[in-house]
Amino acid sequence: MNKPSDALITDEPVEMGQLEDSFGFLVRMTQVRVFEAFFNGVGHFDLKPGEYSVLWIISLNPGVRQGEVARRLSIKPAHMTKLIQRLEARDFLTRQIPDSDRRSVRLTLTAAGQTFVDTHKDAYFTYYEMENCLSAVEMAQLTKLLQKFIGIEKGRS
Amino acid sequence: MNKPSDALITDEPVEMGQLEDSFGFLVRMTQVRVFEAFFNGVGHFDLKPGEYSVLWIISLNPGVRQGEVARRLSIKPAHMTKLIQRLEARDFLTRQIPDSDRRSVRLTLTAAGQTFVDTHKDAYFTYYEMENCLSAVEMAQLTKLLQKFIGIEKGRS
DNA sequence: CGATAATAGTTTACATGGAAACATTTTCCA
DNA sequence: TGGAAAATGTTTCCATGTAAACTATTATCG
Repeated sequence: MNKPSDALITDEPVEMGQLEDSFGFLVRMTQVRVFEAFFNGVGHFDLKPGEYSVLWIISLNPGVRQGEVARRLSIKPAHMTKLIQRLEARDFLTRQIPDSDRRSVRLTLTAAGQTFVDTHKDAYFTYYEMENCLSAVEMAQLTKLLQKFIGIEKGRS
Repeated sequence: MNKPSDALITDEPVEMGQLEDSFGFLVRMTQVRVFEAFFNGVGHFDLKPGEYSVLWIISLNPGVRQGEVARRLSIKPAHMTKLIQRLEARDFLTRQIPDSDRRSVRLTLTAAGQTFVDTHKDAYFTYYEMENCLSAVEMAQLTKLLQKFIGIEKGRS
């Protein structure tokens, strides 16, 4: 039915120059690949990785402040508001305004939310274990370097 | 004027669990950091990295087809159209429809476009050389691993 | 040849995400 | 105290980017 070789082989090679050494470019391309892998894997679930990660954080930190979640995930407050509204509309979490500080919002998973987190844990944590050009050792190296780059220190060997 | 320590220190630590080992999460966080570094560096220029990379590719491949540029940069066709329209409106490039295939669009830089590429080359290629937690050797390792991940093979040792 | 399929790019209609301004509440001091 | 400043979310508006449908052109092959 399809002849991908014909479609993918480019008659006109494109010179990229030192763009191929640009860290910013490489990170963006990596992001694209990971995103594609997601849609080929758990994409049929209706929560995107960012939304799942919010549920994940709340699951580990019941009653956490909304702003704290946003800060740790580098999600902007304005975006976080909409995201939380969606998750609340799906009955995955509840918002509670504590008397101790009535500006803030504290988040807790509903039973349905916790069930979703538990049920799809493997899917959301392994979709990036796609076929790629790296060995398991190299992936571990890469993961460790990225952790260090963004300032996560993992003491383990 | 500012007391960043007060603002940044979090009274409520947030547990991330194995999210810190998730490759997808790490890539996204890295992307955010690189983006921040861009805005603290060349952000005052009015072309974003993606737009500059388009000019860069055209500079290295005069007369390249628009779709080829899009494919190599993983930019979707619909987005590419708007992007090219903006760059054309700024008089950075010209679109030409060849008689050999009047469906396609071939792109060439104007003198102003070439000047922009030349003038800001260092800025756009080094903004990610920001202060981070990695040594030069580690950055080189990371770069090489990312290249391999996305399928760029650089033969050099 | 000529109908059908494939290709290239554009348009439209929408989803995503962010900046700035805002409302509310709390903190900080003078 | 009480008024200014800061903190927390939300709202509004806008920029970015995508999918699907569409136009125009070229290729396919019966």
